[in-house]
Amino acid sequence: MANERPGAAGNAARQAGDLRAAASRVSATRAGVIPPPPWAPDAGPRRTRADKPALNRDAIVATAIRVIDEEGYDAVSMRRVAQEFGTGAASLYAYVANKDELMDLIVDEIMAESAVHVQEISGDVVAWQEQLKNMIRAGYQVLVSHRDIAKVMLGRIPFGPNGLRNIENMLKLLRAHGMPDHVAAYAGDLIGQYMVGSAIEDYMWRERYPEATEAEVAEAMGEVGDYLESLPAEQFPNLTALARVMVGEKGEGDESHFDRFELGLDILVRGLTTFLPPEAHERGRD
Amino acid sequence: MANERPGAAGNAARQAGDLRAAASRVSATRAGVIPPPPWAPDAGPRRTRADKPALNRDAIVATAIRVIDEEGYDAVSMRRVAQEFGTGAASLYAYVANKDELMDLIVDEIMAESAVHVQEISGDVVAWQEQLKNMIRAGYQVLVSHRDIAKVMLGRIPFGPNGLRNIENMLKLLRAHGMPDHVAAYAGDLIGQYMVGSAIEDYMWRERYPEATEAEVAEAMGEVGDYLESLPAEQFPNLTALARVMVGEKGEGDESHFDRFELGLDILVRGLTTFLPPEAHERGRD
DNA sequence: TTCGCGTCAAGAACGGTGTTCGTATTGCGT
DNA sequence: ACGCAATACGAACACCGTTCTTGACGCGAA
Repeated sequence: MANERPGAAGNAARQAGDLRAAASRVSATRAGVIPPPPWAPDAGPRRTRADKPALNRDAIVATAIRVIDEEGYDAVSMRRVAQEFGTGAASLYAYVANKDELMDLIVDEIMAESAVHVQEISGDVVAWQEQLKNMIRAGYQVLVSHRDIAKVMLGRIPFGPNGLRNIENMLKLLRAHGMPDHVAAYAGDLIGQYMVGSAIEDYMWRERYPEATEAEVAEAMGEVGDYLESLPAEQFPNLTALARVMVGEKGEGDESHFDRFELGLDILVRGLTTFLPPEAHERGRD
Repeated sequence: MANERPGAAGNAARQAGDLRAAASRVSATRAGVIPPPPWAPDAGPRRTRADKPALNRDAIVATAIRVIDEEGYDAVSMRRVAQEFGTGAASLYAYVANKDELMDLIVDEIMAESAVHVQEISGDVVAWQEQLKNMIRAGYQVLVSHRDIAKVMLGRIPFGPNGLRNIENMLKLLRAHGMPDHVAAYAGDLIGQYMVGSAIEDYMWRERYPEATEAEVAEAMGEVGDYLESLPAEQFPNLTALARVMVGEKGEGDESHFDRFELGLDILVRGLTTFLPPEAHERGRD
């Protein structure tokens, strides 16, 4: 009765952008060498005994992600996930301390999926910028490929094993051209905030019409633009003037919400670049 | 039985930063001239008949905000708000379509509270940057003064009357030095994302120890720093090297989480500045 | 082989949530 | 003073996360 569609996992994930293809699928949730964090003190009653139950941590996490892919974040409940196994919610609590821990596990699985192998870092600042952008793009693509899974990451620092690896890679790249320590340390947070925020905002437009084509999403944004344009111009001169631009209609192209992400990315990376020491800029000029 | 602590409203709000004092309290939720948006089509069954019930829209919104101030976002439920009036949840639905609309109203009330009167814009780019920063600081201060009220704003564009005024002011300031339209139009979103994200992150550290002094919050962050520092250095060379910096310990000062906000603000504003036309920079040099 | 024990599955229940329905009560115009 | 319409709201519905407690099961010891 349970598990009616067997091989549908990772379906939505496959239709992500090309950048995802470049993301190496680093050994999800395998990193026994990293010690567990000291907070959340007693580490919970998780039973590592794995005889051969159909239920286990990884399967539960994978199923939860599949539910998000198919029905969205709000549909994920302990009951809904358990139902996918043909059982009740109580059975999950043998493998997962509570829903919050399940969310942490989901985050780390997503971090595994969006891991990017950071190759040799070139000396050119422009190439460095592009490499940084590609890393952020990859994470963003993974998020939007899993519907509104970004909501899971809200207010959650990805300190799982895979998250730590991603942070390490990000720091390595950021520090490559002499970025000051305090800037590099905070930039990771800022970038994460931007990825999650953008993914959620993207989904917001998309959910207005639940099964919308790209054109219908654009129509929804256009409707908002109409409203903004209709506001009293003497009270809102700038808002009415920029109404069409605000909803992403740039005049020619129409896949606007992606451009929005790219623009924010550019603002962010340019801002970060201003913190590089002057030598870095000159070195790229040789 | 209900309403046990009578005059505790606006308590947390009063201990906000100095910037809040400069924020003018623009006539909350009064803007009949702005037409209602065309989406959310039927506009709901709100009864405008206001004979003299103790219950009304504004009172419900104010009470909901007070509950957030006192017990946090998670405590806000229709029942909890109604209980503050000594009645049941059903009574609220005469004035508010549903919880989502209540949240929209809360957002607009917050937008009223964080409205900044944008004075004459000076010609100096540096002054322009500072003015922009002050505007963002004001909004941020309002958010953190209301506990985790930022969670209400997640995935919610502030298109209420007060929100629109704030956006208009922000656009006016952004465009003052010739910022390209598409950058100005998107910058508002980006800035809002940053304010909300930062406020939530700030509260995340604060809630680890619910009634924490500033020093105890720093201790919690230090604990995380200890963990990051203890990771295997050969696997995480950058993460271990920057562990102490990542949790905000810069070496001298200790009110670090505020510096984190300021740093992100600087990155953002510097990035935006790079989009100004070259004349703007030269003009400031006279 | 049979008994007993320990482990895991899971039904039922507890206290919470947003929302709706239908009834009770109120205030006002006539 | 009466009747009516508009408001107030208790009760109920279908969910939620979590816990308690019972049931089923496999397996080693007697």
